[in-house]
Amino acid sequence: MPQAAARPTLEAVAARAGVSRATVSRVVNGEAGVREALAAKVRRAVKELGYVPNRAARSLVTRRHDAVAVVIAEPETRVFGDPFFALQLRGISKELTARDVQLVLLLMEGRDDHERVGRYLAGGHVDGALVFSLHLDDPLPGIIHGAGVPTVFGGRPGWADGAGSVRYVDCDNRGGAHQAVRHLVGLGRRRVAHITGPLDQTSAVDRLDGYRDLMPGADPALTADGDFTLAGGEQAMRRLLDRRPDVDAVFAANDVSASGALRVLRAAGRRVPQDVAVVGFDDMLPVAEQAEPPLTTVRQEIEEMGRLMAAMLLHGGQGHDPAAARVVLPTALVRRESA
Amino acid sequence: MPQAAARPTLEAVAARAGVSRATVSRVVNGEAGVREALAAKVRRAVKELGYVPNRAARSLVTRRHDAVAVVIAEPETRVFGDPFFALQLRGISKELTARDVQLVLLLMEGRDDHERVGRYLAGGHVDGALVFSLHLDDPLPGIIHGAGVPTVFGGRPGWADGAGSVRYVDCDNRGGAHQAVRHLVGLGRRRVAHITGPLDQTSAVDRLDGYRDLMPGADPALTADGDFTLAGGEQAMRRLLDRRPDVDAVFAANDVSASGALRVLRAAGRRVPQDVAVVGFDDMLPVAEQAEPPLTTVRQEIEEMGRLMAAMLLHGGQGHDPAAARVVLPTALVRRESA
DNA sequence: GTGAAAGCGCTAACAG
DNA sequence: CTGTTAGCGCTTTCAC
Repeated sequence: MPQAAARPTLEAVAARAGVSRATVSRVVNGEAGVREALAAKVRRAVKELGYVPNRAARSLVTRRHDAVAVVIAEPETRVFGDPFFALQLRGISKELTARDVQLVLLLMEGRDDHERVGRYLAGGHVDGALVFSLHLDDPLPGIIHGAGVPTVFGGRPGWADGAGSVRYVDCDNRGGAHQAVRHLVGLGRRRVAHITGPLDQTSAVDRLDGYRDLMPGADPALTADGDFTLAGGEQAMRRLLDRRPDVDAVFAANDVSASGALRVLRAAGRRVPQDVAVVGFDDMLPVAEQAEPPLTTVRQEIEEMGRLMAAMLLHGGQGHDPAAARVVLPTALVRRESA
Repeated sequence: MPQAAARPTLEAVAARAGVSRATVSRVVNGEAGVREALAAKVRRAVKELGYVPNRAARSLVTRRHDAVAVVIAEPETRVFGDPFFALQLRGISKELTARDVQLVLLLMEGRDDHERVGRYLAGGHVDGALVFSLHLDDPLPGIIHGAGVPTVFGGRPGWADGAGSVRYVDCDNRGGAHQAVRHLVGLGRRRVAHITGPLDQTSAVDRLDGYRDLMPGADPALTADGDFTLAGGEQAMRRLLDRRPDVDAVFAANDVSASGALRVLRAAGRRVPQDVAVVGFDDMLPVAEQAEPPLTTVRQEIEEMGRLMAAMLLHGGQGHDPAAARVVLPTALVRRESA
């Protein structure tokens, strides 16, 4: 691979400005306590020479990297199914950019990748890691913990139920489910079904719990397993229609599976919302707005969650066992036409 | 931000193995010419200490970073609309991972970001850049060129028509369009319409050109502008039906806009493919397979394109003006039910 | 073959 | 306030 061209060093700037390297360093790093006259000279020299600090040299001495890893488990259905991660990445990117921190993307596909990612994180190449909603049996958290890398999770990890020092950002999945079901019930619906997400993820479990909170005596046949995908939503809806043809409302665990449900309902000749009201979750615009009919859904601030994750990582505790911190963002019902 | 914990150095490994730092370095970097006995000792010490080389220190002397930037223009409609970039990222990630090179993700949103990204690339923090399909007036190529960073583009840049040293990976957009239109004509369709992509991108222009190649005398009213989005596809289809109610086939510039067309056709009571045959482009699985009916489309190997981009960057020429190289991958028609 | 020594470019005490 | 001085951990001649 090509080498970088020779570039001006601190030394060169110092020579040009007629000051010492230390002074240049101070100016470049915005430290106070340099006489304005000198600082101006330095800034001019920097500009004239097109000086850019060498990150490697800086890291070597500061032992920081101004880089964080974003770890995404690729098998994650959502990565290719809806823009969820793209949005979260945008939030993360904004925050990191604002602080001049690099985003190192680590995509995982299989078990071998866990080891590789673990090694990378343990290698001390980044200052921290942002890790997305793992499934319950994922070995990564253990590896990360062992590596001692400051980490913030996206979505509550399954093992974080008790106390502990886990940091994560999540939305109020359970409360959001309440909003959805309450809305449907408020519409006069009595046979409210639920299409779940993959139940090895806490977000799906929490939404299911929220549904059950408000429908305590509901027929179990009104709950059908989905997996956050369109196909999963379709299958679940078919099962639902099969088992309870009298269903008059559906709360789907995300917008994509709600879209699947809409399709099956349409094919079955049920009118939405007249015959069956449907509520989704996420407010994934390209999905919810383009659904037929447009989806009433529970909005979560995905981009904001990403931004918060990054902010928490950069701002938060130092060392191996940072103070625990959880942020749970509120959700909001967005009414469109499906319910 | 937290600092990395103290970690074993080359020096420590050398001491443990009873050799010099130079020898350890040679073993770690796989250089030949170290007696096997010593090498074994070193490897053991490395393992026992859990030694991982310090990239910053290495970069400082080698002037390489083992990192490449992936630049994605965020306003790019596709980023959130379909999994196009996610797929390409996966291909890139696979290749980079295999070579132990980091993926630094740079998301751009506005004009200010151009400057920031340009500065970053010019800063010599990465060994190269992978840049995605820019629009015609994008200032980034100029900035990149000025920065002298080895770069491979995803999708032919608009200004690369002539000769030059531009490197890019693309699919045969024009040939793919031929496949699509030829198929429709082969089905006996005579009033074949085209829904374009955004015409400030070469992929969209090339597909339009391909359409025109095979429909030289086509009524201009059979061509409607789209923008690769679902909404754009819907609007275009409505215009088409309005202007030419007798249309009997549609070639849409991508699967997402084809889905939009399908929706409008369905709403208009046209049967697909009996009344109107529809062909898309991309073979974006979650879109094409889930369309109603499933889309016949022109497949391009998106993930492979990503992999190739990375391979080309890592393998290719060195220095500011690497040998020009373009790779254009073939496309293939995938028949489903829409045509 | 292997080791000794010289930096890569920068920051961080410590003097002055 | 500013300059001097030591390294950070690694690769890379150059001797041995």
